[in-house]
Amino acid sequence: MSTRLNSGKKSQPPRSFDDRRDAAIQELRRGTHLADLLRKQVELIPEPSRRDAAVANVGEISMAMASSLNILQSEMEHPSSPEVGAVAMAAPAACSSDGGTGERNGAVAGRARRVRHRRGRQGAELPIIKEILTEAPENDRFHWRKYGEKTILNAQYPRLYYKCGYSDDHKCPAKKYVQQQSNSRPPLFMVTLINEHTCETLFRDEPSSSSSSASQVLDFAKASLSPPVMAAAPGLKKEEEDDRSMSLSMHSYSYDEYLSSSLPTMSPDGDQVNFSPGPGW
DNA sequence: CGGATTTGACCCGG
DNA sequence: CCGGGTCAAATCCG
Repeated sequence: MSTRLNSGKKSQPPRSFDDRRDAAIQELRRGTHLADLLRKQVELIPEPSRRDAAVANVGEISMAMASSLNILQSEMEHPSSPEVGAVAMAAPAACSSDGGTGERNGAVAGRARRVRHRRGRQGAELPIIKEILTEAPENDRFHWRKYGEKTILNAQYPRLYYKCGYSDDHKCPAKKYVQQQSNSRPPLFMVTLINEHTCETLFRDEPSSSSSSASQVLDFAKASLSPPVMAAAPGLKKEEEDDRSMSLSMHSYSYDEYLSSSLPTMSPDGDQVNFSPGPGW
């Protein structure tokens, strides 16, 4: 397969660090995509043993690319923030109630202007707690409520915004952003936790020997999201579709960290994965 | 019927 | 002006 960028525009290599990093990210994205295509091809191999081995290798490649992407991207977001453990105390000032109007459903039109400024701005401390790459973004024992979703420039999957389910009751400022990184077989998600939970909802099951109390099993079921938004790579064409004759024949991945309970459901003919934090608790 | 999700508008910093 | 983050009415789904 020809792997050319044939982007006939600029021929000179990028110079600044940022340009180079962006270029590297683009290449990694391309590689991720290609790896996925390769995976699909490889899965057509008839002999089970050969196929499985090949699929495993492709999976490794995808993982490596996702990790590299993660590193580069997180470095880009905070180039020089050594520590993220600092819990910046940001007074959640302003919970003003604004007269939102809002309309929906296409029929109605003409939304009244919302009241101006809300969002306070107290500079300094950035309250990012941590970023992790995981396959199971929903399994963290907290009750999250989704409040938004945005397509991110140059990202093929939208970013999902969640806040603590008790943020209203207890003023808990915890939030988290979840973004799928790749459509590799075990899809990887970049989870960014922001602010510490101040609510008393953390039920960590202590590492006692026998697990008597099963962890709260979250339920997932549902799949309805917009298809991945291919917005990036100039050299990439919207090439879609994956085959619909594979997958769902595997289900056991060994991920030790991040308590595991169940994997996000995968839609049969899309690489978009959806998950939902369990209700109640 | 009520809580969670959806989704486009709004806000704001760069 | 653009892009990322948030709001909230409408909708969904138990």
